[in-house]
Amino acid sequence: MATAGAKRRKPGRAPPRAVGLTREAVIAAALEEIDAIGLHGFSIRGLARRLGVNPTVVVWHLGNRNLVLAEVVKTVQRDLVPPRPSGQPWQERLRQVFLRSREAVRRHPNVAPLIGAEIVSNARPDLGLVEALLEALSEAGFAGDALRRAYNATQAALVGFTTQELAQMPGEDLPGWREEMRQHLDRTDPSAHPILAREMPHLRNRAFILRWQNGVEMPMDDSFALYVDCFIAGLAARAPG
Amino acid sequence: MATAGAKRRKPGRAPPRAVGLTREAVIAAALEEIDAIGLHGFSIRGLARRLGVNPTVVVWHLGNRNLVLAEVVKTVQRDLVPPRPSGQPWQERLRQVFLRSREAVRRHPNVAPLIGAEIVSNARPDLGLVEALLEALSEAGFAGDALRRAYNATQAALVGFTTQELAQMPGEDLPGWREEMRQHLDRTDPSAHPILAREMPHLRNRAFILRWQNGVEMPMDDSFALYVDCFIAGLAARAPG
DNA sequence: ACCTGAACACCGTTCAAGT
DNA sequence: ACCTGAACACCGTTCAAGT
Repeated sequence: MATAGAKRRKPGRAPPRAVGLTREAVIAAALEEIDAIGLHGFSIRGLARRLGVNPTVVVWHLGNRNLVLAEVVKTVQRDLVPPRPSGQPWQERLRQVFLRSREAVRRHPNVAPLIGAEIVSNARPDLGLVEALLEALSEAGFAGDALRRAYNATQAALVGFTTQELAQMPGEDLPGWREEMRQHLDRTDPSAHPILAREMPHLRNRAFILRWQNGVEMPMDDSFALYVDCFIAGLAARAPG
Repeated sequence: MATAGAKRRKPGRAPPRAVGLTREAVIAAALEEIDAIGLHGFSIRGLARRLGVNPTVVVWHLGNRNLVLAEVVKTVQRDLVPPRPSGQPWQERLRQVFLRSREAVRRHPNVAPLIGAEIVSNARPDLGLVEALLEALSEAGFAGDALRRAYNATQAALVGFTTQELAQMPGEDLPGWREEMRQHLDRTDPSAHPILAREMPHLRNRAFILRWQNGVEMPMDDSFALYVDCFIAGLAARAPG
């Protein structure tokens, strides 16, 4: 009972269409998918549906799921490469890197956990940012082991705030979770937590641990500015130069 | 063909044993499982195997996978509650909180990503740490919106370093990934990245982005110390008090 | 209250086969 | 080189049924 006009072949086997998919196109689609539905729901099969191909095609082009994510991270981080030195003092150059990094991640907030909490399977990290940090810190007078410490502290600070600001929301029953969180905060016991109870009007949904929206809906710009200022000022006070 | 001595019942249905499992026992086992195999491999079914029960039992006790993880995070964070004020200046008290937080997370490094990059579905966060931070920062002279900014900056700094230090390694082909990373670093182009190339002996596997082991195997104590000092000094310089 | 077991709708990945 | 499709060994969660 073959369909009229159909060539003879094993039943149910469609002819491969020349989709013309490239590695780059798969990566771009993966980033779109993650932007749209988040990291929790991301799957190779879902990505394949978006692309209109068989799931195995994604594996063929990228290898496996982790490697897809690694390429997505690389794409997001490409935006982050700092400008060449501009005659400004190192503190100001460093501050620019902090601001630009946050902006780059904010463009793809769902990727934030991969950048902040995973050594993603990326064997060829972009070293441009590393060099830029080392340059600024060298100018500040750090060298040798002190340069290593300063670099590590800076790198941690660079990623830390934004990772938390854009922390992933619970995947399910978001409205219920939010309502529970709101009620829990409103029931703060002033005898157990006097300062918190007093300051709650300033803090409700605008402070870590005390919020029910993340930085996508409630950005924390002014806190980030203080964070950057504190860190760079502390670094400057410890710089040999 | 029922086994001799077996009571008559539907074939293959074993009698429920009185396992006597409690919610707390399930949570404790979940933490053990994550300590042992990491977050990537953690599953309700695997946890059930460890407990010797049907997977549905875990769901019955905890609700779902996310709620299991939320309870695990709560357990780890319980270790983190700071000591009561001790007459020391606020800078020193804050420093103690930083050190204690890192130690608490280091005891369960595989949980780090949940703490640093997810607003875990926890409707009843422990507010003891929040109050301790607010107390120290109030003593420093911060109030109102300035207190909020200082609290957010501190909270971000508190979690940022350790989350990255303990970032999850790639789940598969670890040896291959490590070898590739080593080779990539050794091939650093001195004309493109002169400072990095020169400083590589100090940085290899001891600096973010340039390492193939995480903080479990290669702790970054001295960098963390600088990070904490910088942040608190910067904060002190901006404190109204 | 606490447990088993079957079932459902998903996964990632491998393998053989097509063009 | 690039694609389809079947198959395998997993998932989380729901539902009915036992004691």
